Amino acid sequence: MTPPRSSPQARSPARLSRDVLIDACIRIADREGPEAVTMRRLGAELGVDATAVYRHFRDKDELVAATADRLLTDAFDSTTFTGDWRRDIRSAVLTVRRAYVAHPRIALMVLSATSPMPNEARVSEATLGIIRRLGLPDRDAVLAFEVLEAYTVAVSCMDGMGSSGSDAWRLEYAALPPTTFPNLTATATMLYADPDERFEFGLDLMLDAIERLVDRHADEA
Amino acid sequence: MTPPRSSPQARSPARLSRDVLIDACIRIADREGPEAVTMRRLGAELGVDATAVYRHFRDKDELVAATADRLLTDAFDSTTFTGDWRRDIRSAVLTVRRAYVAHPRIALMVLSATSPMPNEARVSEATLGIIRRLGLPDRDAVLAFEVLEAYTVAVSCMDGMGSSGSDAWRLEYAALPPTTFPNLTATATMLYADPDERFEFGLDLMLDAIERLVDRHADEA
DNA sequence: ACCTGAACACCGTTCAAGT
DNA sequence: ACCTGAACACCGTTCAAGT
Repeated sequence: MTPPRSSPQARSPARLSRDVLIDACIRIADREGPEAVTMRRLGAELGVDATAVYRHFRDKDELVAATADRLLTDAFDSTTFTGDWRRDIRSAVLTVRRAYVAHPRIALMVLSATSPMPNEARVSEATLGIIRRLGLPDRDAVLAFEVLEAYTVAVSCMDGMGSSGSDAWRLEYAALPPTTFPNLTATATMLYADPDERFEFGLDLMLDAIERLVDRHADEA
Repeated sequence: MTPPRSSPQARSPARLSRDVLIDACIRIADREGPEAVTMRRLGAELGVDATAVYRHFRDKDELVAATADRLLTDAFDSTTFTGDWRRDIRSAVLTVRRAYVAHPRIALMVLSATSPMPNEARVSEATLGIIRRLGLPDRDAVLAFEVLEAYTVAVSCMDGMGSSGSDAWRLEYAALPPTTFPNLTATATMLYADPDERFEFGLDLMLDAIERLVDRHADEA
């Protein structure tokens, strides 16, 4: 209620800033879900009018994009590289995945962002570098990088959003008529068991195939 | 304005139905983008009050889910199977991809649907069947099926939604400082060139790896 | 049985006005 | 320089009332 006593002039030296708003976004999304992140809700959280946000961000899209980029920094700063390409790609990809699964709705908005966010470039630079050092032709290296990026971002967003492939789905598939759906009913008990296991299975499929590509390329030279 | 002259009693024998509403959804989304699909817009399109939709669908989610399922029917009914597992999976996957890329926002809503839609089960049954017939242990077959499904749905939605990886991105990556971003700047001209090529590259990586899995399993037996 | 229309409780965003 | 507050043009959804 009362201003901090060190500051004589006004009641709040700098109530709002981009970082304060981004923090509030993450806090609200964590507590009440991403659809609760509303200009009015954001204002209430910070004891400020909803429209004050527009002093710091052009619109809501810019705010959400900045929030998503912050998630990426936090994730990426906590990864360390060993020099083993396969281990390094795995840990980079899995760290990004964790951030996206935890905040899928926020992550989703990066996809529709008109330009890449600063930390996105850092992560891409690191991953692309690891793959290029394998010695593949640049065209294959770029495609491999792009596909790993797309797989990670897209599937993790989906996993985070979703009821897709939960217990409810398994039950519904189990209840289908076995004569017209023999394969789904036969395997219903093991379907959609663990999104993380599925993700890593697919990741390893692609890494296996990339490794073979590298070997074949080395043999030709 | 005037009723069809064959019908004496009222001015419209059956103005609304689930199918009529689904058709209108697709029509509006195609013409004006998926964010234009609004209850009020839908009512205007059909010369009916916005709230009349609630006579046929519980809420907007149910309407959109039904619309997404219709896209899947149209796509799946146009695929034919040859018996060559790799060709058949490729064509099933690419057909689904085309439907999702064309209507990403609608497709996105299926992901948050609480239960699988009827046609989704048909497509899954067919794809899972093809993979199971390869003779892998069921656990691997199920994971391979799930990963192909997730990759197709998620990446195609993302590609359809977006500016992600367009010309603008390539330009921004090219403009980065080369000393801190040597790999991105070196390959900027070939980055994010063609989403379809990237998708097929990743698909073939996974199919290659699955083929190897099958070979190794056959050798052990 | 099916549709209407007013109403409710929300959105993001603008712009003149305050301090 | 930064924030306020009224206002605008929208949403999805409910429910009593019409036919």
